[in-house]
Amino acid sequence: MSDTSRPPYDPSAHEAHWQKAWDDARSFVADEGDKTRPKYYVLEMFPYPSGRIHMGHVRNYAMGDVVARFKKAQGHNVLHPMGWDAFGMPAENAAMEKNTHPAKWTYENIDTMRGQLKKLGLSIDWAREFATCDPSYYGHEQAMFLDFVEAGLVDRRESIVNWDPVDQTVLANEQVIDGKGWRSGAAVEQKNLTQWFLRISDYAEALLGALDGLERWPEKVRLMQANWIGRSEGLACRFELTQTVYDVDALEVYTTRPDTLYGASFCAISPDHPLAIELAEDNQELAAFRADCAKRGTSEADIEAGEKLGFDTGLKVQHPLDKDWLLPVYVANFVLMGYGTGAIFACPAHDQRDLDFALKYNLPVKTVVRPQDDAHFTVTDTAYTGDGVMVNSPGLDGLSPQAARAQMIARFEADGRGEKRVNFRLRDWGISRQRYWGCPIPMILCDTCGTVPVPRDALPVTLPDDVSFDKPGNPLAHHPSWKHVKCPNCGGDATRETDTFDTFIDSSWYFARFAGLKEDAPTDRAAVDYWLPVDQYIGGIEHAILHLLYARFTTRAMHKTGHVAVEEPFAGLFTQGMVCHETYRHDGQWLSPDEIIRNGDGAVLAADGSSAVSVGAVEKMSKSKKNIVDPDDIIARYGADTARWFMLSDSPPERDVQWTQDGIEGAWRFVQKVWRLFDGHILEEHDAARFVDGLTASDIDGDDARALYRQMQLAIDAVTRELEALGFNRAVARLYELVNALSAFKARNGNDAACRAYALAQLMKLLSPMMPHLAETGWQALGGAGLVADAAWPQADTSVLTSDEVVLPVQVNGKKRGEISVPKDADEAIIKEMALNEAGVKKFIDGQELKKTIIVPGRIVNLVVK
RNA sequence: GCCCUUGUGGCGGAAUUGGUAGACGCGACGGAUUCAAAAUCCGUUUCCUUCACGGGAGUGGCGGUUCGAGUCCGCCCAAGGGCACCA
Repeated sequence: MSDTSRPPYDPSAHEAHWQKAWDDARSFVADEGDKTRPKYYVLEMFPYPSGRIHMGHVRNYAMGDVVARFKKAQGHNVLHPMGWDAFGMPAENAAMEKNTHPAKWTYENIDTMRGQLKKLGLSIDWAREFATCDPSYYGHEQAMFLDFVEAGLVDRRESIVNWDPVDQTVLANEQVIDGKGWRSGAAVEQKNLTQWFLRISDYAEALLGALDGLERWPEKVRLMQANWIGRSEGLACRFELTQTVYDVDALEVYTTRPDTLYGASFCAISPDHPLAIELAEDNQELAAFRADCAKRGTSEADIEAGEKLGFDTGLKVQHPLDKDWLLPVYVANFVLMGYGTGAIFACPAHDQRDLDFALKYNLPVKTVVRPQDDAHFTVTDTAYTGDGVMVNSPGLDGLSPQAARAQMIARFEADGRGEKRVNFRLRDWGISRQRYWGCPIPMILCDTCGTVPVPRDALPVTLPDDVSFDKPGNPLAHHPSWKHVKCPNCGGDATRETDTFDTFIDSSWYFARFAGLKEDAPTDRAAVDYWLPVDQYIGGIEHAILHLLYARFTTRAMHKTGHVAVEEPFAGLFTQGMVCHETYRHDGQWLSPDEIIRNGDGAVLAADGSSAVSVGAVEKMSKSKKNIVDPDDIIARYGADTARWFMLSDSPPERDVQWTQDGIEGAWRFVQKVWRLFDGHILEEHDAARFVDGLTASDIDGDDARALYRQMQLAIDAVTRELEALGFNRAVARLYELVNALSAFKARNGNDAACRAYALAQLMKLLSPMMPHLAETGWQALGGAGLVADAAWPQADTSVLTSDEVVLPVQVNGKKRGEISVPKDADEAIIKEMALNEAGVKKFIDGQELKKTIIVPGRIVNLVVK
């Protein structure tokens, strides 16, 4: 039926048209007043306005859009908003490098990216758009912060940061390269700064416990969060110093292994432990050691993987179980001040870090746990951390380590020398950033009154526009006038807090703001209680811990301060993989995909054809490696539907997908094939058979039509289930099969044509979430009324899903030797009889004794012979 | 260092969760159509063996459980991700 002389489908002629039609019909406007349908809130992690959208965005938003359109078709009242995570360092970097104002740079980027997103044809309610750098957003954030202060959720205290002495700025761990600042190259210092903290650790137990209830979250993310929170149970006890120094008479130690106390070899304190700091005042060598530790980076990876270094303080502590047993006290670089008490006792035999350290400094190694089945076990160069039996431990020998732990804790508690303690790895959330392009912290520092909140009626505290980035340090701090204010309390001279919020705060409540943009309050309670929690949240796995944990905490804080009803913001979470591409190198330079060509035999050459290019690994698309494909170029050439379809096909959504030219061409051919299907149909059918929506099995005549009808029902059933499970790639495969069947179908009579018309109409509905523009074009061409975007999702006719005959594979000793076709509800005796008589099977059982027959109804027959 | 994930044809991947391994797509090869090309359509395509019918092997490796293992268990190997101021 296809007429190849017809012109191909031209997306540019249709896509803008349908985008306007959806706008005009207000198809995607969410209405919290609509109580007739169940609500469904779909949210993709909002983008940082870095300049242009990239393929990762296309993939992320295509997935979310499929969910939104699918749920709408299924009769839900859908909220699908979009906004901008607009504060952050890249805007300040741009300001420094390109001499442009962060606000100007940011809002221009937003305009560009909004235009790009709109071209994708996403079903977004754009009326709810905002940027986190809008004062109308961050002003509410400031108000909520003051609520958090009143609710006791905020602290101000000192903490250590990476400090670049040249740029006068705090550095992220990733900005510290080999101990030097990434921009200035200056040696990074550890510096104590007074900072604001949100007391997330108060919620450690709650955040951990509630993970169990997040059933529609990936197991992996829940596990990562649980490890991050890091709950442990152990013993807190004192190791008395033999002499009092700087008014300190004992070390407070936390250990999860009190069972190994008899294997103690030494004690160690963190370089940042108060005692280490005091001792260093009078000890140049120790001061130098501390300075050296400070240079080695603060990240856990640096500390754990780096060399274990120590400094013997010369101090001694008494073993808590034996006053005569003295242990040396070291300052050690692998002891973290932020975890436990910043002081440990070390048992080298049963902790690898302690063992590395003991071997290096010639400290004793005493085995106190041995494996169950090795009575003569002794630790030499590998710590034994497994289960087993206690040895060399008076009163504990023969016990399991677990029982020994319990007994030791009980012993310490009984005579008041220690206590059981639950400890968390999770630290409080430091939210101060010494930067300009963030939300100002609404606090005033007064010499007389201390820290004083900005009065509510003076909110929002807005950023000054006239700032310069030519001096190192925070522009807010050296602005001539911005920070000078009168203290709201005493009226005296005071200064504003010049730090701004961590941008993770901005993204910790935006989903609540989308529910309703109330002018005079952070949230619209009626709207937010209707829409929250988010039913399906979609974003990158890179946010598995921080963003999601902060958002969970902030939601609890908002719950406590009356801004939301829920405690968990995201009922369903999906983490999608990255978009990758081959990399190309030539003469030591990276080449972009359009700077290379492939010749006939697959060799890769520079675009001028001159010389060979080496093809590197497939990696995440990134500017630095130039392995980028610009979504605008792809949309201009192939249209949004093709780009969306390719991003949804091939790879499972949670895994990385590789962008290839062949892949996008394949998607393009499929778009054309679908177009030819309905174009060919309408050329053939000018009468009533052109558009048929409702059809039942009893309306069908003829085997071909019956087969097509059944295939259609199977496709509806399968695609529905796959979309429900976010199995986009599998839904795509089923749609390929359906389209192949449809294009092979020949209509011989009116009944056939009606069946095809029906199948095509259903196909447009099934395609609509994934390639919405072509689906509208097809729907209209067939003669469907209204927009397919507003049409109801088809229901599969389950009466034809199963067939009366089933094909059963027959195995002999677990190997397939033949198949039999039997009635669906055939008797087992008949199945056995048929299986034994199947020609291929017979060969393998002849002359042998049948030991066992396994029949799994509808699945398989296995004959066991000997 | 610690924690986590993933290994299936030439490639991306599928497999109703213990029941026919390789759906679907890409690529390749052969054919049709065409003056020719593009586009389109039809067929073949895990490997080894056989003229063929057929047979054998096969889901990173080695073991195990089971009538039956890509799927469950143990050990090992490889690649990737996260580790608190990038968003």
